[in-house]
Amino acid sequence: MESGRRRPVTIADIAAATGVAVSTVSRALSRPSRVSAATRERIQAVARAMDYVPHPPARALASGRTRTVALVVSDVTNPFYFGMIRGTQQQLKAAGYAHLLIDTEDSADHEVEMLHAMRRSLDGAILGASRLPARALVALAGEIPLVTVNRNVRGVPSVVIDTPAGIAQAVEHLVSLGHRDIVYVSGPTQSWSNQARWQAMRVALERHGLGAQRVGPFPSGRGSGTAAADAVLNSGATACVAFNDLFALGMLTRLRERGVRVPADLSVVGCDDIFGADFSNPPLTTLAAPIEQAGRMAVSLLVAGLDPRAPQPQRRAVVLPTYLTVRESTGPLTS
Amino acid sequence: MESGRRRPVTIADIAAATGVAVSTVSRALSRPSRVSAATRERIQAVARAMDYVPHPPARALASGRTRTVALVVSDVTNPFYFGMIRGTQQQLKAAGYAHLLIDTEDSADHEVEMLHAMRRSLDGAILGASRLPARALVALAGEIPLVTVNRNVRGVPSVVIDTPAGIAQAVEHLVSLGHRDIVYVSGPTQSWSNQARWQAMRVALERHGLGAQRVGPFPSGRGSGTAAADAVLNSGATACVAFNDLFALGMLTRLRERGVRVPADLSVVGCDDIFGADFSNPPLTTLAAPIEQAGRMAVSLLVAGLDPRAPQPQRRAVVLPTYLTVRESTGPLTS
DNA sequence: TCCGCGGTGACAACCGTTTGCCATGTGTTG
DNA sequence: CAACACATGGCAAACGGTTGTCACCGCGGA
Repeated sequence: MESGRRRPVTIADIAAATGVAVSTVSRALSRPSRVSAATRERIQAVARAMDYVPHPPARALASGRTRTVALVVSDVTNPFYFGMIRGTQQQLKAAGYAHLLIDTEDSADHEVEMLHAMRRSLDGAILGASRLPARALVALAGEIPLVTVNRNVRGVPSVVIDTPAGIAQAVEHLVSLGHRDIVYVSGPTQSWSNQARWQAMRVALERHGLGAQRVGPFPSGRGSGTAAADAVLNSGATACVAFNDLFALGMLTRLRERGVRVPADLSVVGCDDIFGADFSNPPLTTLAAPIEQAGRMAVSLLVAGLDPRAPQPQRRAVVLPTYLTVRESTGPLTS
Repeated sequence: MESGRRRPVTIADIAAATGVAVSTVSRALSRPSRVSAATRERIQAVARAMDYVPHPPARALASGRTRTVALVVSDVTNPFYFGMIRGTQQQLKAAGYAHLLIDTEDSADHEVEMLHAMRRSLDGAILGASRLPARALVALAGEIPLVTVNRNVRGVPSVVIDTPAGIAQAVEHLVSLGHRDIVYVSGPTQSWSNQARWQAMRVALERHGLGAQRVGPFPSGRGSGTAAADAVLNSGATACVAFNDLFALGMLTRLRERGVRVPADLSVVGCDDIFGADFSNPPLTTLAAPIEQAGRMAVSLLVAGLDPRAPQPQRRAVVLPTYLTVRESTGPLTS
């Protein structure tokens, strides 16, 4: 209790107590090989006894490294990011980095501004689904080490989840169930994933001699499901692939309200396999994405690039596969 | 492009360019009232022109304040925290603080260790559902400003969601549907909320002359739902209140597997109203908790206490109400 | 005219670490 | 045994700001 407001112990205190120079203490603590085993032990013992805790800002000021990495997301609320938060958190902790969370509220301007302002206090950042135009992204990468997730721009290391490949499987699945009118429910236009998925959808349908239709774009968020469901219904399609599970889940709710049976009247496929996709009503057929793994990979890529004394030429773009997970929101047409 | 690796501009550069002392620049930027309007404008203009970005670590070293607050959760994966992450994120951003995320992996030891280690780089921390014993919590609060959520310990400011009051409503609801055998599905023993909820359950049932039963404890996580469902079934109860929605959702899945109809054979009530509770099958009756608001309040409490020139004696313990949200997982017994 | 005063800005001392450079001591080699 | 390489530890200069203290300025009042 009486330890209330005592001045925290510094390496100078340890130096005094041990009878060595502060520089030696510093080295004993942060570059142990640079000091003899005996002194090192002694210093570390004293440090422990005095309950020494390093002062990160001072360390950062002197060394230029903050041991902090930011995860930048467009909306913390989106369950898609939950997996990424978890994955990055795990890996960063393991690598001894602190995990800063930045929410850009879906604004590209926020994204650059915040990152620009914080760049001095970060060793790097992971951009989850960046909304930035390519050139801005490259420019930013010049200011601070970056790894993007689900966004591929030349010159910026990235981890992308290969949902497009999965889309082909989904289309295959729907076609084999007898569907011919399949529509894509489009997400925000600036979203790179959205573009990629729509593109994949087009070529997949084409391969079956089918035309590609789409409805939207809709703003991200489950709320969009209502409008999306209505639009799909109006389109006359018998099946749809939604930009993401949030849309799909929202649609399910709306369809139930309107008395539309899923999958008897309409099949729905989502993307990402977020939390909830497995216990919705009906459980959602979706493209399972290894989001958590993507987060971990992104961190690995980033910290690998951060260490100056490391073999640089790593692979700079990782692609993770997706698998179609068939549940109960897809089925043959029965009308 | 060619701005690649140029030395970042410092206040010294600005001072040189403006012809004033660095101290004046510092003041013009961080304590604008301390300098005349004319010089201030001039300095700020130059700073803008030179694209000056303050260096947070240096600032922190000199001032002792880091403008960073940590949110400490026991498991980032738990959807309960999503709301808190969002709430704290919003409010912290608004207050100009950075948001650090710490996952303790359900370990009280991790909790103290990490916080102890990081205390020098934090201005304060928000403890989401701390697992710490009361004395450890108080000790920690002596090291670093703390606000707890869903954990009330004398001397530590807190925000608690009054789920216990809601529990009474839930019991009322179940009793009025004709249930007499109501069981509580217990969460982790160290969880303060769990204790509080079970306690509330006991008094509520007693008021109706009913005995309180419980099953568990179960480790947190949706997976526990399986064992929990089986245990409840074996208990012979016709209704249950689960420690949280994650349990309840897990139970729903298991009950469906076993062919138990909800609510016809068993009524289920959850707590917290997390993401997914509204679209599960059936949608979950639950105690809606204003989690996001709790996060915001916690931040407000914390930053209010951080400002040295502020009216200190704020209210130090906030209680937020819950409301029973009746959906389709509860109903009269029909057998 | 002189004094005191509020407002403004400069000086310089930190804040706690890291790190380049150098002096010393020890062991190895020819 | 000389010469040299290397391991070890010390000195002191950064790193980029903040802030207490003080000197100076021009002003109004006595």
